[in-house]
Amino acid sequence: MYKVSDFSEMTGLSKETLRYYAEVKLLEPAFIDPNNNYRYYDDGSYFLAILLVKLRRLGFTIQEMVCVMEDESFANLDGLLIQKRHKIQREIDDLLLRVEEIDAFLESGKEEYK
Amino acid sequence: MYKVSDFSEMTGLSKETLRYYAEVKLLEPAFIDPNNNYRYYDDGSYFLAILLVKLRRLGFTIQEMVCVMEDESFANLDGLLIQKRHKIQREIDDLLLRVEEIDAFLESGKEEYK
DNA sequence: ATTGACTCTGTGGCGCACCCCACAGTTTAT
DNA sequence: ATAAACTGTGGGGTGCGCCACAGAGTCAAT
Repeated sequence: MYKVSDFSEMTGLSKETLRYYAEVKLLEPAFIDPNNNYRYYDDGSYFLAILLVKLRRLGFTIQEMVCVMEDESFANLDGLLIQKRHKIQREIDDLLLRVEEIDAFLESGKEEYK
Repeated sequence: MYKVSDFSEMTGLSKETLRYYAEVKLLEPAFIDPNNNYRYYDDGSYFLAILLVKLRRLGFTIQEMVCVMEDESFANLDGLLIQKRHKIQREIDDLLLRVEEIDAFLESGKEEYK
């Protein structure tokens, strides 16, 4: 059982972030001492925290990570990763379209001086 | 001279957005009646508003649009468009990297079951 | 027992790009 | 003249992903 500041150091997630993650039901402490409300994390929490850190690096939003965590067995982790991949692909397509629109705008600007 | 609701309809920018744009010095009314503080826009404002709407569609942030408006002659509009184009290109590259990382993660996941 | 380090809760704030609302004053149409 | 429609101002709220802080309680070490 680790207390917040230890766990914060182990995972690289700040104490505030851990509090926030608990609040949004993303990663709840393994145990909360009813006497003082101290929050304790365990090795299972550690495993989950590491996964969250990875997903965060991959650009997952909190909500998307919540979806991952809701599936406790992670049986569908691959599916969610692929879903995210599609989302990113769509974002890329949007951005490519914008580039085209900017190019069109630049072209139309040139026309004005003909 | 148009008052806000007319101008709002002409441009497609909501009254609140117009107020906001005035606040952030993006598009200030052509004239403000000192008696009642009513804000009036003119045809010059209209030209600018249309440009802003276009830039917004191209994904320009408020700050980027402010940069555009600061250059009153728009002599450097092309330059700013190209700059934005580069920014978007960088965003695309970031997203492509993420896709790769997700793929790598999916691959590493498969390894576990070998 | 005292000190210092830790922890809790609650709150407020950031930056973005607005939206929405109440209240009061103004203008416009009838 | 009166009512409807408009306008201004100030404030609050949204969603995201946290950070920061005050004040109070608690724990660990000496």
